[in-house]
Amino acid sequence: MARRADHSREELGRLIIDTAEDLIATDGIDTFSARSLSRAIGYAPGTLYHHFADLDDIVTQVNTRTLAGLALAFADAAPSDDPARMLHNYADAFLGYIAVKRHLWNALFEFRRKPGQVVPTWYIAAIASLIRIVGECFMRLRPDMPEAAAREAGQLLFASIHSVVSLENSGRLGLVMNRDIAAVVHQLVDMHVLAARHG
Amino acid sequence: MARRADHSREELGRLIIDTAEDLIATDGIDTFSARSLSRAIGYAPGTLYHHFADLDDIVTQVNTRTLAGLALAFADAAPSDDPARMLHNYADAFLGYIAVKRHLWNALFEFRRKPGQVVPTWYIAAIASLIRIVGECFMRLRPDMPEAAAREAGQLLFASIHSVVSLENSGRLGLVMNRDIAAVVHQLVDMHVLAARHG
DNA sequence: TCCCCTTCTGAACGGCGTTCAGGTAGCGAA
DNA sequence: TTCGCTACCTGAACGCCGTTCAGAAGGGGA
Repeated sequence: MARRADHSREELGRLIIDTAEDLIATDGIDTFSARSLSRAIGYAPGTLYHHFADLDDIVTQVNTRTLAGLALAFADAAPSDDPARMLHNYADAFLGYIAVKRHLWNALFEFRRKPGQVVPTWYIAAIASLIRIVGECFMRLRPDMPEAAAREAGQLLFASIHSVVSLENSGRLGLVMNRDIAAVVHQLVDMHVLAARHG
Repeated sequence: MARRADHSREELGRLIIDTAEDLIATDGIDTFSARSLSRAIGYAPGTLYHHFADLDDIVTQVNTRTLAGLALAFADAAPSDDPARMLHNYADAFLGYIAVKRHLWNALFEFRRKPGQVVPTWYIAAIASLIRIVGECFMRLRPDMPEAAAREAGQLLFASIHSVVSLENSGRLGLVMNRDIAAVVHQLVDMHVLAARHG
């Protein structure tokens, strides 16, 4: 076979990412492969490489959507005038999002880039904008605090929560503790709020 | 070829683990494979499977040593009567250990077990004993605190630090913040101490 | 109608973890 | 010393993986 009329170039590109997202969301990143993806879209494996540089490229596109989705979840978080309360609301938004998109969230951080591969800058920017939202809560919490310190507090809380959730998602939190992940996350929020108030 | 006189059964078993540890420590877990290991010891790939169930088994043996080494590093940590100070000393011991054994430490948590594989109980026990040491600092910090709460505080600190260090080791802490890992770890210790004091 | 260019195929390459039939070296017995 | 026997080791093979690329063929413009 050769050129097909099934899909336009753009359609096929979108189909590839859509299907990749589906496969990862359903079965996780471990069983995801170029062959399984090409089988799912009904094209030969080689076709993928006419539309994307490599599998890494495809997973990165999927990850972009996952990040964008989390930004939406943050935007939809229950509003509150109390910055501490707001941090808990963001935590809930985060927990809710990864509960639904567990495998996609794992793909974001577990997928191994081949060494030397650089992370796209907009990728970092997307994460940074999430962290900025968290940092703003600390600024409201302690208006006297230098902006840089508030930003760092946001980063630290984000990193702490993300890390613990990663541990949980990969089934390894049980190696360290036997507790509900939501309780742990909210305890971390309380702790970081307390530290900001007394810092 | 067939049975060789090069090594006794025990020697060969030890040679396999020794060499595996060497390879992982030097090049990391990503390039580690049954074929690279068998090449390094000068035996055929199949030989590995006469001594260990599978690669997972071999990596688990290496991980055991890594955990035991960390326990030794903890035992060698600078002593202090001040439990908060002591937590910082443990943090330094931890940071020092993983600085030297970065790849081995990564192997501990990044190696993917095939699904359904259970973690050996002594493996969990080794981690638990490390956490107990941390928990004891919290008991000294707040003798009035229920023992369970102190234990949980130890778990939470351990999980937080471990997680952030994992992020750093996999080169992804930079996605979240641009700070020295040691500074972050000590800040986390301070924060958990503060929370324990005010909790 | 014809031809060219774009697109797609699928075999092939070198890797992976793992299995297992076959062969041989070492050892105990005669 | 010689002869099995057995424990051990080999290496080809299986079915995966990501990726490449020569070749085939459909779509669109002339």
